[in-house]
Amino acid sequence: MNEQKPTIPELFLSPYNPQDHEDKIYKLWHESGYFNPDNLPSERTEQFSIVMPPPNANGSLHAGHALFVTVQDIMLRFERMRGKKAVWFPGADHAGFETQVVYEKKLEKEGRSRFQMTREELYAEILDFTLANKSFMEGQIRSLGASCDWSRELFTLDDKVVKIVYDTFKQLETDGLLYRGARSSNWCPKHQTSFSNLEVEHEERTEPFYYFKYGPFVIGTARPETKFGDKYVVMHPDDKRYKDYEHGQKIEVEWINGPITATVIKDEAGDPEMGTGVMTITPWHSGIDFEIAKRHNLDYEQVIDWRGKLLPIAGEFAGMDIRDARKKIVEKLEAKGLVDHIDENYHHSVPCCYKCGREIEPQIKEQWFVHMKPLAEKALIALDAKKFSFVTERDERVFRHWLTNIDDWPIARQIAWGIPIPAKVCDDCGHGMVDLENNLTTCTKCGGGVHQDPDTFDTWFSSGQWPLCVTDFGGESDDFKNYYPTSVMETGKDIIFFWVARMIMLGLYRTGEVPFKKIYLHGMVRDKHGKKMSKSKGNVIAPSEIQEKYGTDALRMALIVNNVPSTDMNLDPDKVNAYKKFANKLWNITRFVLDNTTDYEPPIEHTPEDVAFENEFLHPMVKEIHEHMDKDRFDLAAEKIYHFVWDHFASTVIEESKPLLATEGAIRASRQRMLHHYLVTSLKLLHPFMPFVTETIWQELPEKMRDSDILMVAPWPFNPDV
RNA sequence: GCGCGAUUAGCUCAGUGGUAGAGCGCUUCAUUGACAUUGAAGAGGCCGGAAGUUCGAUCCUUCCAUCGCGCACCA
Repeated sequence: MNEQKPTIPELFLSPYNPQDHEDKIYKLWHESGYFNPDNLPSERTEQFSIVMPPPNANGSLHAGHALFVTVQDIMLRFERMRGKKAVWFPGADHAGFETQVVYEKKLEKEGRSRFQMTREELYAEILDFTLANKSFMEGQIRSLGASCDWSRELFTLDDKVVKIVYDTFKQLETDGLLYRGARSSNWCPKHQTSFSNLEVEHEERTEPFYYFKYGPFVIGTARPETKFGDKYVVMHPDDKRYKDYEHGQKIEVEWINGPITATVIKDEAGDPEMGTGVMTITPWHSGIDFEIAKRHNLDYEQVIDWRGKLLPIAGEFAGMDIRDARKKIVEKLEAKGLVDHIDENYHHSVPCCYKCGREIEPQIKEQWFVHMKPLAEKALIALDAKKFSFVTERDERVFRHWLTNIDDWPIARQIAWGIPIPAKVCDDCGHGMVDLENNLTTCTKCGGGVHQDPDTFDTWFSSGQWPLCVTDFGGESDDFKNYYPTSVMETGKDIIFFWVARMIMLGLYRTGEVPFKKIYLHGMVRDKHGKKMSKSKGNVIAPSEIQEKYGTDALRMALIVNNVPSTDMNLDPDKVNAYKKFANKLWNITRFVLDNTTDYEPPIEHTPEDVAFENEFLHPMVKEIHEHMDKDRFDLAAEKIYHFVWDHFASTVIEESKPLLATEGAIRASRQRMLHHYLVTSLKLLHPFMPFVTETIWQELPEKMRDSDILMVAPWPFNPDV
């Protein structure tokens, strides 16, 4: 018969298979209640809080999501193990314009269009779509191991959010920081909405530049299709070539559709170096022209409609799409002998919609703006006073530059999917009035009738107040008191202006405090050759597929090692595979340790040799790893741990232990204790990075080895204060 | 136009004022051994170019080249 000898858990006899354990382990964590800081031991007093950037609930998670979940989860798990009262606030974003675009594409595939629906119908459909995606997406976040507190989850359309956003809107009006005015706005003829400057991309193009005869002048333009209404000719007051012309002088000009009377305007915006130094202006379709027109109180008229078609002012060209019109107009001018010459190699940048690439058409539009200068100045003062800081100083410079040159922010979007703007607009004078109670019936300025503003907020206006919302600012819980300002804001550097800057300014505005103390920005995840992932290139790496093939821990390690803060990184499946092997290595280390310590009974004294060994190698390595963690260099910490486990623990400690374990007595027992110590230390150090495999192993360890039932809340193996 | 970053092994990228590192790939060998999701050994780099600071530079300074990115209402 077989001898009855203690044995190791059977699961270590086969390789580590992530699929068998991940769901169960997440459930264990979740049911432990420790995601919620209220359930952590009450002696924990120091707080650590992070607001999760709420993912857009309009699709599945991409590699960038996996990266931020990983980085933030590492921070949370590290701080939680260090003994802090750690909380991570999860959420989901309705993502106004982004989601509406996704939904419109879906409609298009079904042969439908948003323009055939009422706003209410569209809103209701997108809401269903978004909520379905939201729960799908939350499942994916869980699968990545996110140790966030789901009991505190918030959606950007929840009442709590809307209330805070509306209060801010009202307060901005009260403080004179909000205005409604006619200004040049970035209009996308396809999406039928205006944008802030941030949503406009500038595309470098080489196009013809046309010189037309305009009375006695030659004017240059890249956009002949806008020129129908041009009746002002502008030049610099000091341009000697035109000293014989006086400001206000009328001249007769034969133009596209016949003779017109033009007026000479002397304005410093006229650049003598540019072209002939003379230009005509189209205030309705050019921001700079609009400024000139305002300075001189000039007339202006819309030439291109909201869909990008020419209006009746264009005469025979009326109704023509501007993309077709340019060539035809030049042909006509040519026929009339009004083309002076054409420069075919004009290099310039053209504003385009960041989403569809269609040329942005500047249009004069009445809308809401937030006066940003005062808000930006306060943010800069807070930065100077070190109320918050960037992990990478390069981002701080970029941030400063943008805030210093900030424009007013158009916060309205002409789309259905979003938080409605609680305001009335006067039918007569166009005056805008914030109306939270929804009871204004007459204009507060002229007494005229009013109508509801049909627009919705720029999604960044509400998400700019997100830290206030998740911490329940003005609410009944203690979260705001306990967790605001939060410890760290971790997000992509691509939204430093869209989101980070706005959160700082609006958080500071509402509460007097910047919503986070530290800003850690990560770069973009690219494919293994450094190319941007895109559906059209077919190089998109879906986290869920990688997780299935290599395990979540392996994906997390691959996303972290060599990933320098604020720098783009490449994701190579081969690299993920390397960390899959690593998880298995750890698995087999455990098998070896358990196999060789079944008879080990602590407590036992280390031999002097083993004490010396740990002092020489183990302790300095742990310290070094800790210091990388403490400085937010998780990339370096992860790599160190990898080598600690593989090269030091496995290749050195275990190999050298083999002969010692073959002996009897104190030497063997001391080595057994050392193996336990190394294994426990490795699991703890590695847990923030590879939470699933480490917790799976932890749960199988004999009680005598563990100082906590759950590794997630086990004490971190290094304390700098001791 | 203004600003920023990069240039290190075949590929993708870390890193350091003092004989150069990782992953993958490659070569050779080993293997009833905790682990073939393995082990051992190895090949492979004037650390973009030029000048400077220094006892010493891949690292600091300046210039140049190439690539990439951000910001920007120039007709």
